[in-house]
Amino acid sequence: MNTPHSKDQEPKRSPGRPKRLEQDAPMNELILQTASRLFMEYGYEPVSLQQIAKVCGVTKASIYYHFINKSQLFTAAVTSMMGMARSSSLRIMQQEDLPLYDRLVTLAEVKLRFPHGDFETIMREAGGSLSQDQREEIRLSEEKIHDILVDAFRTGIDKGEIRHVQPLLMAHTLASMLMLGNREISKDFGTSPADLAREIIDMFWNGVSVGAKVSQS
Amino acid sequence: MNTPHSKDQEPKRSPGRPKRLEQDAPMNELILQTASRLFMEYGYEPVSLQQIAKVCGVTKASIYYHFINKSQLFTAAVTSMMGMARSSSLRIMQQEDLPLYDRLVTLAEVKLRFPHGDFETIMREAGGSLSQDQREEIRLSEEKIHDILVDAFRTGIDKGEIRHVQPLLMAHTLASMLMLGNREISKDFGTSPADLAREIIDMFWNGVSVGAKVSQS
Amino acid sequence: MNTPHSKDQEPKRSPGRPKRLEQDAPMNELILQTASRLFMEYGYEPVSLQQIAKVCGVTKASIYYHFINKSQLFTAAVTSMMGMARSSSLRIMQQEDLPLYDRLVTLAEVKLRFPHGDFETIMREAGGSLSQDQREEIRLSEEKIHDILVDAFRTGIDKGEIRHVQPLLMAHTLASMLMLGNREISKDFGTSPADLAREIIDMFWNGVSVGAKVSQS
Amino acid sequence: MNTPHSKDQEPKRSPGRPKRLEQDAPMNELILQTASRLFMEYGYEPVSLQQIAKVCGVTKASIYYHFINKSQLFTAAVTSMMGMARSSSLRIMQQEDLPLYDRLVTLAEVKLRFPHGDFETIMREAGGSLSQDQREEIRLSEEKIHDILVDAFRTGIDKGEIRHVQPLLMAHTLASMLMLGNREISKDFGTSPADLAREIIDMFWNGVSVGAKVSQS
DNA sequence: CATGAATGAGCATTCATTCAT
DNA sequence: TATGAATGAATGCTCATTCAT
Repeated sequence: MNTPHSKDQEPKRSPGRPKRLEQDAPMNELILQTASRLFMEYGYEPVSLQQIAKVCGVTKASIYYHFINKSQLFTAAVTSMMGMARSSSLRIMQQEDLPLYDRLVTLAEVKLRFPHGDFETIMREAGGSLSQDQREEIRLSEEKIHDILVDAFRTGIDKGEIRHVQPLLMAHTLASMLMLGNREISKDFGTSPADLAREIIDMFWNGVSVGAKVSQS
Repeated sequence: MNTPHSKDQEPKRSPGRPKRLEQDAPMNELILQTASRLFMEYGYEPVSLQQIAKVCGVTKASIYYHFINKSQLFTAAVTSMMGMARSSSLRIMQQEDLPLYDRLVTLAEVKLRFPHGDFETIMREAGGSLSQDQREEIRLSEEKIHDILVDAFRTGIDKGEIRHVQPLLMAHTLASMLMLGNREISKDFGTSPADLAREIIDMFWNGVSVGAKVSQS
Repeated sequence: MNTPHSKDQEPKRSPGRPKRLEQDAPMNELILQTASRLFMEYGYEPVSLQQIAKVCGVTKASIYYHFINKSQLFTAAVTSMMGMARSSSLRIMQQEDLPLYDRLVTLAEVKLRFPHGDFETIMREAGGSLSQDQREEIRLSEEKIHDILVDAFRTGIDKGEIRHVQPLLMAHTLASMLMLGNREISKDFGTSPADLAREIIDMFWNGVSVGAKVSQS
Repeated sequence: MNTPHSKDQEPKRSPGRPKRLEQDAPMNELILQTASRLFMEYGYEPVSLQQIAKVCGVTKASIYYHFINKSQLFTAAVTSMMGMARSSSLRIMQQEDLPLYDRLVTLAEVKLRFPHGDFETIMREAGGSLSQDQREEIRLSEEKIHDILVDAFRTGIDKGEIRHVQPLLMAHTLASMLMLGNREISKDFGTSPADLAREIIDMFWNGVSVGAKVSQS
C-alpha cells in the first residue's frame, strides 16, 4: 500500500542521536540509495522527500540534515548511481580477452536487470528544478559512462571488427536499445533477461536484414 | 487568467461564450493539443493545469468544463496524440510500392522531428495518478502504433526480406532507437534529422558489425 | 486563546465561490486591513499567513489567490496603510486657519491612538525578505508622509514661527516622539491620549528647559 | 558547524574542551554578545540559533549547553546588554560637575553610535515567545536605565534648570528621539554623529519654536 | 461556455529542541 | 564542554478541485 493514511504503528524513533550499535550502512548512504532507486523509477517531482524518508525510516528533517535540498539530493543520488554503473560497465568492458560481442552481451544483461526510467526523460522532467551546475555535474557523470562504450567501439573500428559508424552514435543507440528492459512488455517476450540481452545485442550487431552473416554466439 | 494579482495587462476576456471565429479550433482541441505537447515534453506531474490554461489563454476552471480532471485530460491528450501518430505512421508504412527500408527511413525522419520524452518513462511517472482503466486505454492506443510496425515486419519476414526475429521485439527496438532524436547530443552528431534517420535505420537494418552487406540507400 | 489545538467548531466554509450576498468589504481589502494591523503590531516574521487567514475566516490558499506571496502582501498592506495615514495627516495639516501648534496637537492625538511598532525597526526585521523594489516602494510611501510635515515646518520657518532647524530632521524627530504612544508605560502617565498629545507637542515646541516662553495652549 | 553538507572546508574543531586561550572571552559571553547584537539588529524571530552559532563558530547544540532555550538566551542577552548600557549611561550622567545639557549631549552621542532597533518594537515582536517572568526581568533591566535619566531630570527640576514636566515622560521622549540614529536617513542629514547628537539635544532642550532662548553650547 | 473565488491536501524547507557520545 | 544526528511542529507556497455566477 502506498497510502499515508494507514496508521501503521512503526516504533516512533525518539529525537536525539540514535544509539549507533547498528553496523548497517550509515544513514547518509541509505538515503542516497533509496533516493536513487525512487528517482530513477518515478522521476523527480513525483518522489517526495516524505516518501524517501519513510522508506528510510527517518523523518524529512533528517534528510535535510544530510542534504541541502531536494535538487542536491537528486544530483548526489544520480551521480553516485552513475558512478557505480560506470565501474560496473568498466569492469565488463575491460575484459579484453573476450570478443567485443560477448562483452556487450554481458553488459546488456546487467543493464536489463536494473530497471529505471529513461535517463534523458527524467532529466528533462527534473530540469526546471536543478541549477545549471547540477545539470552540468550530472551530464558529466553520464558522459563518463558513454565514454567507456565509445572507447570500445573505437577500438572495434580500428581492429576492423565493426563498421565505420560514429562511435558516440553507436553508444547512444545501444543505450537506447537497452532501455527495452524497462518496457513492461519485455516480460511478454517470454525470454529470460539473459536471452533478451543476447537477442538485443544480436540485432545491434547484425541488424535485422537478411544477410550473409552468421550469428556469432 | 485566474489570479487577479497578476500584473500583466492582457485584455480581459469578457465572460460568456466567445464568438467562434472559423479559424480557431474548438477550445476542446486546443487544450488537447497544448496538453499533449506539454505532457510529452515535461511529464505528468511537472505540468500544472494552470500552465496549460495559461498557454491556451483560458482559466483553469475552463479546463474543468471540458475535462473532468487532470488524469482524464492526460489520458485524452495522450491517446489523441497517439491516434495522430498512428495515422501518420500508417500512411507511411502503407506505401507498399516502396522498399521496407525506405519506408522505415521516412518513418524515422518524421519521429525524429517530433521531440518528446520516452513514453514508457512518462507513463511510469504518471502511473500513480491514473486509474486502471486509463492506463489500459493508453496502453491500447500505444499498441496500435506498434501493430503497424509489427505487421510490416511480419510481412518482411514472410518475404524473406528480414531475419526471423520476434516482430514485436523489433518494433520496440526500433522505437527505442528513435528516441535518440530527443537526446540533447543528437545535435552534436552534426547531421540533419534526415541524415540521422538514415544512419539509425542503417544500423537497425545492417547492424554495426562488418559484413558482406552493401548499404542499401 | 491562540493555540491552534482548540478544535473550535467554526462552520467550515465549503470550497467554490462563496455566495456574495454579503455587502461587507471584499476579501481583498479585509485581508489587507487584517494584515496591516498584525504586521504593524508584531512585525513581519512573527505573523504567519495562517494567522492572518484565520482572523479573516478564510484559508491560507485564499490569501494566495489575492496576493502573490507574503512579502507582496506585506508591501501592499503597509503601503495601503501609509496611504491612509497620509490622507489623514494631510487633512489635518491643511487646516491652515489653525495655528501650526494646534494642528500638531491634533495630529499627535490621532497617531497616539493608533498603536504600532516602530516602522524602521519593522522594516529592518522584514528587510531580508523583501525585494529591492518592495523596499523602495515602501520607503517611497513613507516619505510621502514625512513630506507633509516637512512642508508644514518649512512654512513655519518662513513665517518666523519656528526656528531654523532642518525640516526633515524635525519631521523625523516628531515622528519618533509620537512612537511614545506605543510604549506600554504610556498608560502609566495617567493621562488621556489627548492630554498626552498636548504634553508631547509642548515638549516638541518649547523644549524641556526653563525659559521665557509661555505655554501656548 | 552542524550540517555536514556544508561545503566550506573550515578546519573541523575536534570535540572535547578546547584549550582556553587567555585572550578569548569564555564561550558563555561570546554567545551572549553575539546574540545581543543580532537580536537588537534583526529582532527575535528572524535570528536563528543556527545563525548565532555560526557567527560564534560553534554548533547549535553548544548553545544549548550554555542556555536552556532561545527565549532564555534572548532574555540573558538583552538584560546583559541593558546592564552595560546602564553603566555606560550612569558613568556619563554622574559627572555632576558638567551641566545637564552637556551630559545629555555626550549620552546622545554614545547612543547614536550604537545602532539597534526600537526596543519596544522588538519586545512586542518577541513577546509571544517569552514567559511572564522573562518579560518582567527585561522590563526591569530597562527601567533601571530610564531611572538614571529620571533621576537626572528630577534633580534638574529641583534646581530650576528644567521645566516641571513628568520626569518619566521626559526620559521616554528623549529615548525615542535618540532612536533617530537608527533611521537610515540619519546619514542624509549630512552631519557627524556628534553634530546630530548636538542638534537633537538642542531640540529636546529648547524646542523648535522661536523664543528668547540662547543656544547653550 | 467560461470565470472568479474559494478549499484541502500536500510539498519543500526551517527551526527549536533533544539526547547519546 | 561540545558535537553529531536526529525529531516534531510550523511555515510559505502550489496544486487539483469545487461551485456560484
